[in-house]
Amino acid sequence: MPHELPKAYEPGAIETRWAEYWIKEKLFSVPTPAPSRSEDETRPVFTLLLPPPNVTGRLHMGHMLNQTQMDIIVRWHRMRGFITLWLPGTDHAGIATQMMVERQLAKEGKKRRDLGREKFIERVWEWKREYGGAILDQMKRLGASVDWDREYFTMDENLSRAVREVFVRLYEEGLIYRGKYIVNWCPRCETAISDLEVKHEEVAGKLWEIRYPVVGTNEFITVATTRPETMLGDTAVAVNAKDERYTHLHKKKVLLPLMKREIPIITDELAQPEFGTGAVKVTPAHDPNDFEAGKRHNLPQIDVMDEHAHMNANAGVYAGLDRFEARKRVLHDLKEQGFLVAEKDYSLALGKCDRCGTVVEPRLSEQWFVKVGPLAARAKEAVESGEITIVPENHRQVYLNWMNNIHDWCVSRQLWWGHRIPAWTCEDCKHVTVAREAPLTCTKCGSTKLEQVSDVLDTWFSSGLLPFTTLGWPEKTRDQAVFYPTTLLITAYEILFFWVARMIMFGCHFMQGHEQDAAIKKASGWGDKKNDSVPFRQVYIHALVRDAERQKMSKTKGNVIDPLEIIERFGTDATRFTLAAMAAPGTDIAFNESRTDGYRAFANKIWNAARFMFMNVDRVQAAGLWSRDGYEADMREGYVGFLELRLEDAWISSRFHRVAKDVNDALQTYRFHEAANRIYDFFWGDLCDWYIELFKPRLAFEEGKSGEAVRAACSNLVKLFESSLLLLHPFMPFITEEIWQAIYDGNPPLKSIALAPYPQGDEKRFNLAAETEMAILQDLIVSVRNVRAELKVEPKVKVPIEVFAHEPGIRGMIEQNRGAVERLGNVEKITFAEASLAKRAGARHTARFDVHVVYERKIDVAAERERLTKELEKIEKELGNNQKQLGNEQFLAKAPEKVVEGLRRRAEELRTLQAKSKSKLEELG
RNA sequence: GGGCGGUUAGCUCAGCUGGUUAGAGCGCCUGCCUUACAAGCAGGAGGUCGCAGGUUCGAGUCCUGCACUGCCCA
Repeated sequence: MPHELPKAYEPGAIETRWAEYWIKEKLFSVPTPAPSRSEDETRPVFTLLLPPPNVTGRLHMGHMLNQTQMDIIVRWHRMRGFITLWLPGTDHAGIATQMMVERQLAKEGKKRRDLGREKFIERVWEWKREYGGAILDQMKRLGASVDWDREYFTMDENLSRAVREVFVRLYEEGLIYRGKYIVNWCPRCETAISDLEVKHEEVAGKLWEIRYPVVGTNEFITVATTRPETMLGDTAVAVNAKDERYTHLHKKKVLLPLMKREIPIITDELAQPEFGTGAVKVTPAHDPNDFEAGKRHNLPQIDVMDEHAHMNANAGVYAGLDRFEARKRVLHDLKEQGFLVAEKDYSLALGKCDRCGTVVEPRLSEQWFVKVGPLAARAKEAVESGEITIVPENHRQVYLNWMNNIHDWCVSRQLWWGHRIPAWTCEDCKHVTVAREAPLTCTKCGSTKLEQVSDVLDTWFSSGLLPFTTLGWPEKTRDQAVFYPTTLLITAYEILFFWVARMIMFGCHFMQGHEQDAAIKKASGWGDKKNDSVPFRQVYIHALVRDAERQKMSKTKGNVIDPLEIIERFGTDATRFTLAAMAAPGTDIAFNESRTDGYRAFANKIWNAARFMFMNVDRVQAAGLWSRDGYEADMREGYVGFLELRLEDAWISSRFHRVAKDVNDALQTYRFHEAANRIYDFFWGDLCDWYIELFKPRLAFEEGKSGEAVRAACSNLVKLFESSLLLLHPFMPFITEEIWQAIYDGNPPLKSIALAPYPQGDEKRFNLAAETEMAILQDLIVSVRNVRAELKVEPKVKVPIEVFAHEPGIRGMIEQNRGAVERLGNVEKITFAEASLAKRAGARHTARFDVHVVYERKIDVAAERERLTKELEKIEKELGNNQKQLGNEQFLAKAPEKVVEGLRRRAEELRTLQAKSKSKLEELG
């Protein structure tokens, strides 16, 4: 059956078709593997957890980079015979999702409190059912080869049960406690948030100096503050005990202006003599440092704001004002009453809510905390000991620094959407009972008047558990024995602390004592690892995708690049390839459309090379000279049966193995850009530009003559092509699938190229001789083209050339490949000279050969002289350096033999070139 | 304030453990619709590797300082 391929590559239709096919055929679903009978039969396992996107999310470039890299690694492992599990899912994203639904309600003129908790949560589920799948559908467009049968959602019943189990266990172990502390409070979201969810922003602010009258004297003590409105809640003024300026005021009191409240002067480290005036106001209910100082001195905590950051009754006449309005009024009044001493420019780091940008208010409230010290110790150890490796390595230090300075984690959120804290308060005795299931009676007083705590848990609390909860924890499952620890985590730097660190803490804690199936562990290459409690063996941190101007993408700047729009225009394959080719570890990607355009051209190139192949194969097959019989069996083994009949065969074979080897090596260390570029250069530069061009004459056949040569040629071409598709497949899954299926006329030996074996690259098949000979041949052809261009020979005119090569082997090689030179150099006839041709006009020389293009046209003597002079200068400069080194005894003594030898050989070449260039320059006069 | 990174062709970036002639894509110039591909083919121009020292037989690569720049943490 002839293959009809459109002339230009059209990714759209092809890509959606194969994406659907892969899902429909469940190609990437992994059932739980049974224990294998023997070690030999044990297949290695590769497990990867997809960092769950927010259920509210839309696919952005960061996701796409992340998923492209994961898919490349996953497809590569699968093709290498690993049992490869890639687990997809979404995150319930507490605040974000709640905001979405609240916005929806606002349009109906309602608030969530109007509905009540239960109704509201129902609405969220409705919303989730309707819109929640969007990002996963977008993932499908990327071709992500995940196991859709194992898709999870963090609010699923089984995962929720695991969350409760974890909470209760931690509570029982004393690693979760409840208490009244200063937390980061977002007045807009009306919830506490963790330290990590606060983003600090340097802003130009003011430092105000306010004087407080000292009681019983006519002295004042001046304090400096950036937040004058909190003075309403001051309960002391602190000075440093060592600060002699204030020694005489120790134990005295001040009268708090505006509030007319007497508060003590205390001595505390909180006051640093060198900062401001050396005296500070102490507001235990509104600043974390003051809170600590307040505890040290038993100070009252006066909260002057409510949950919306409006002043409350404790703020006296300012009650009801917004905190910023209150600041203005307080300053105005202080000034009027003569208490405001100075106003200075000051730069301060303002904490804002990561989610909504509102200025965070330190707020005193009752919250639940995880005591992270003991968890962090083990998490630190796992990385320090190398049980978990982090790539690139510099992030390892960042991680360890963070672990060393970690604070307890506030995990309660005043939201409705999320995992509700499994704790119940007794209305009678106020005792709090923590339990897996709703208790009937208070464990302290036996009362039945129990009410569940209304707070929910931080979303990261549940996502931190995913590596084991998605594998059936707390049950001990076969899945865990096989797939835990997961092999790798690929993620963005931004969530190193939010998620990666917490997974390590939870994994090391809750999976203590876990052992992976020993045979699988060994087969997978982790035999030397001691700790199977870790959530993953390796972490690869990828870069940020920026816009073409290197700006961080943001909605406010309006420079967000929508990956799906790029995909529409260039195709998924080209977009994936762009991200892979630009992903050098540790370097951010400045996403540039022109690159994607270039890789679309690459896809088109592959497409047309395939058309070329099919056209000829069909033609040869129609003549009965070649068929696919006996071909398919070979293909299961990958690159076999390729016959090295001619120089170009030996050469391309060597190149293929070398590139395959390099690609495998590069992927092993996550050098995606290197892998992608190697394949690109091979496919375009070696295969298309040279192999196919050299190969074309071999497809000619005559009626009645033996078809053996053409049969072998066809076979070689198809094998080479298929092997190259296999090599490319993890990077460009769609186009490779399309062409691969076409090679088999839609009746392939496997359901998909994704299941075919990956070329490994065999060093024994490297052929240095063939590569060297081919390089000379290419050099010869390029030289001829070059001279032709310079002589302005009409493109269609064939001209004779003369060649001189003093080494008989090289002359023989050129003779054998004269057809190639004639075709690709547009040469009429080659004759061999017995002496150097370097002096001739219209000639080029190299160390290996001289070539003279026989064409009656005056050359541009001046231009030629300039070119040669420049060339000679370069040669002599290099030769000078070269000789200096070779004359240096230290160099000869210390440099490796290989380097010295290489330099000597180069010296010889340089001398030849120098002589030839010189003689030619003399000839030109 | 503490920590981490970047500075290589006009633009965007590679260059892994120091080793022979620093590469790619895009852009630019010249010529070609050569029956796979004009999303292409052929040829070409273009670099004091931020600056200043140092280590070394040898530095784009290692060290120190400086300049500019980005990010993270407090």
